Amino acid sequence: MMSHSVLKNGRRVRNGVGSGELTPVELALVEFFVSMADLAGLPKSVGEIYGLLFSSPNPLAMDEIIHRLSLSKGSASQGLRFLRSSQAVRTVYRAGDRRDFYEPELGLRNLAAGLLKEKIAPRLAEGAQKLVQLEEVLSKESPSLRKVHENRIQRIRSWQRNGQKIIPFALKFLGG
Amino acid sequence: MMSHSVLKNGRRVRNGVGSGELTPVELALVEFFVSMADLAGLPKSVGEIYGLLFSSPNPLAMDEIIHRLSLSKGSASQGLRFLRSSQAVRTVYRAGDRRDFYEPELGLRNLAAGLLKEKIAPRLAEGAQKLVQLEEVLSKESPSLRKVHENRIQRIRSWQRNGQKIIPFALKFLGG
DNA sequence: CGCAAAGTTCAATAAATATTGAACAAAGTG
DNA sequence: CACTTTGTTCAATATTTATTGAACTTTGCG
Repeated sequence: MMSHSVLKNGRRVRNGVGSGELTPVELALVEFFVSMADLAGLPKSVGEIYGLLFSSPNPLAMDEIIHRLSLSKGSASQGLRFLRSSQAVRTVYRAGDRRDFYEPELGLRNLAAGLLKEKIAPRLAEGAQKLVQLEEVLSKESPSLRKVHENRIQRIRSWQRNGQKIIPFALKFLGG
Repeated sequence: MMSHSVLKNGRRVRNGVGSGELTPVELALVEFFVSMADLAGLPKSVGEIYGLLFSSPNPLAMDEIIHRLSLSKGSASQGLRFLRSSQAVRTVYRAGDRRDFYEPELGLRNLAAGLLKEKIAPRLAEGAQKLVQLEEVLSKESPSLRKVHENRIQRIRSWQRNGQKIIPFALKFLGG
């Protein structure tokens, strides 16, 4: 199953799904998504994988991703798992091939909703939990201090409410 | 200039602006903001500092923050610099005291806008830059591949536009 | 079944990031 | 001005986080 190689511009290049080097366009797209991944606090490898899939006209299998990006099996497996679970990537089946093929989700809405669920929601829940613990110890404070703290905690609650309100609206905005 | 100390519940505690240990409420608030800082990809120390200021009824000076949180001067200075520059914290002047005192910004709007400007905007600019580089190399591709890529880059552009549209709306939502 | 290809897991390691603290600069104060 | 307090900077170090790769599981095929 080895794709035959061809000389082009004095450089060795494989036809079809290529060899361990990225074309300039692929490289630029990978870099773009790496910097976005970084912004979102995701590992570089996740950005690389998504970027490669995004630049590919056809779905890619894990071993192809590993080869083109020089990633380890472990990183590729974990990165793809994350991308799948946050709906940034879809698997595609190919007749007569046991491997899973991957293609990127192009709708910003699904992508954003996936990240929200996968990365953000759990942390917010954790934060809310901390606030509950807080209420419990509040009663042991002096009345004047307690008043200040109740006020400020009220403030946090209001932040949470506003945040909640924005989410569905933002998702609708990103629709289509 | 040393605050006199007092024995209370068998534990040594200072009056006024206290000693190196956090009360349960302070601790819970600090933890809350640490987990939020973590969510936003900010250093723990930044969350700690904001959390302490948030729990304090009166503005605190840097040396007090250092003492209560057992932070180094360096971390405190850098953390406060960041919080100041993203408008999460304000300095307050106190007659007859050369130190700067800090108090937290309680309006979510300023806070969010500050983070946006400080952390997010620069990265987005970097991403946009990468896209420009991309356009330059696009012309060297085969027509069919170029068509695919132009399409997908168009997609990114649309993401960017939708993202832009949301920002002012979200800020208005967080108002007041 | 037995084998091979595909994919996962996780302890060890590498890479990235935050924190420290000592040296420095700035700004009052007497 | 000499001295002290306040705050900054940044190279060294500690901590956290991502990546690797070898051992393992799963799946499909003859």
